[in-house]
Amino acid sequence: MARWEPDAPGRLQQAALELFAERGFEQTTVEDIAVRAGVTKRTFFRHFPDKREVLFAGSEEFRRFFVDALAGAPASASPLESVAACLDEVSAAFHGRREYSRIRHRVIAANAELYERELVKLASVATALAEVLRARGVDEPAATVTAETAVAVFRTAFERWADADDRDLRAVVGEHLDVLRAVAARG
Amino acid sequence: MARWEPDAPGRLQQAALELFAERGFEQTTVEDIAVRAGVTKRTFFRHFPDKREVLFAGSEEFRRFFVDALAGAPASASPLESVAACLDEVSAAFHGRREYSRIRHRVIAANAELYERELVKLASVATALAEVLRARGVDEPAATVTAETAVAVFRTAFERWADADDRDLRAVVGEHLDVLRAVAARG
DNA sequence: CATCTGACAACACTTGGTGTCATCAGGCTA
DNA sequence: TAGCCTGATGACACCAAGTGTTGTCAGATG
Repeated sequence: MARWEPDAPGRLQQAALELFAERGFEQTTVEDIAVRAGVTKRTFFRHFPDKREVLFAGSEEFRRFFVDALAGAPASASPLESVAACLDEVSAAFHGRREYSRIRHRVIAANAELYERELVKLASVATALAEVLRARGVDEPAATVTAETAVAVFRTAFERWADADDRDLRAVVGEHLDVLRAVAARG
Repeated sequence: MARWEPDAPGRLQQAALELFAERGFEQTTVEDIAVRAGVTKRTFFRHFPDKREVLFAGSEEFRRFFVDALAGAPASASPLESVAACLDEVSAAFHGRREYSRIRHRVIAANAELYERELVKLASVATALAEVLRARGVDEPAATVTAETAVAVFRTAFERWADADDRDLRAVVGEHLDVLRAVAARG
């Protein structure tokens, strides 16, 4: 017989998302999360470096997903075409996760500290994408500008989608990319 | 005779920037900052809501500066032209502050928590700019996409300028805007 | 069977952040 | 002059986030 219930990190993530959604981030102590998951506060910090990070455990894979999608774009594509393909592939992956994404985004949007962390995670995605673009032969500052713009478009589209827009995320991202092209063409 | 030395907030900001630059953000306690400024820890938190905010006291005026600059752009300008004019005006204001800007940026870039706060402040600038664009008749999602892109360009240029580029900030921002136009035109 | 390992509890500690009350210089009013 | 009010501060107690350290034991390893 196992000495402890398996998957403590998973139980902590589940408990944290529930509690944050129920009473809010600040009204939830790490002790509360730990108790609901059946462990101690100390064990929480063995699995997550801080209270916020429990909501961002998948961000490493998330970044890698972006990177792989961009790296897989056709070599003949222009910088914007390649990041557009990347965003399209990433967006498609959110197809079945609509409800979870919205709950999570609502929790994050409701708390400034969580929103800070979200922005940092997306900034690290942009940094990684810029690196891929450079490896694909794009010079600076075009690589960084393109990557940052792409992430800004994705974030803008994602927030609209999570907040109100009932279309598929792919459609919203595609529309926002078209808007970017139109805005740039007129200025 | 005054009971206390005047301008406690200013002394705290000065002390904090010095200490963060000397030993780093995490190696500096609020107590350290307060002692150097000649007050108590409690007084620090009377002037700043948290330890990080002592480096972001001017961000309200910063945002207003952006907003006023955008609001003052010619009504005939396209969205991108108007934010370009806004960024140019803001960039010009950094002319004499090069050394201070670089020290402050180095401190912020060296610590993840401070960088988080910086991103949130810039995100609030983007939100404010989008509102101005909507007031100028730009529809969604073009207003948000344009504002977020503008801030992304500014941040990218600012970081390059603070890190290495010896030109004037205006020149770097202008170059990055041109790069954005070129990238968008090819994709 | 003996040992090692990894995940956890228990506990003490530092630091960020808050609530509360006392203090007192300078301004205001009588 | 005397008395009162105000605002910025110190002093102190407190909670919660996060860390270092030690002990424990189920299961794997030999």
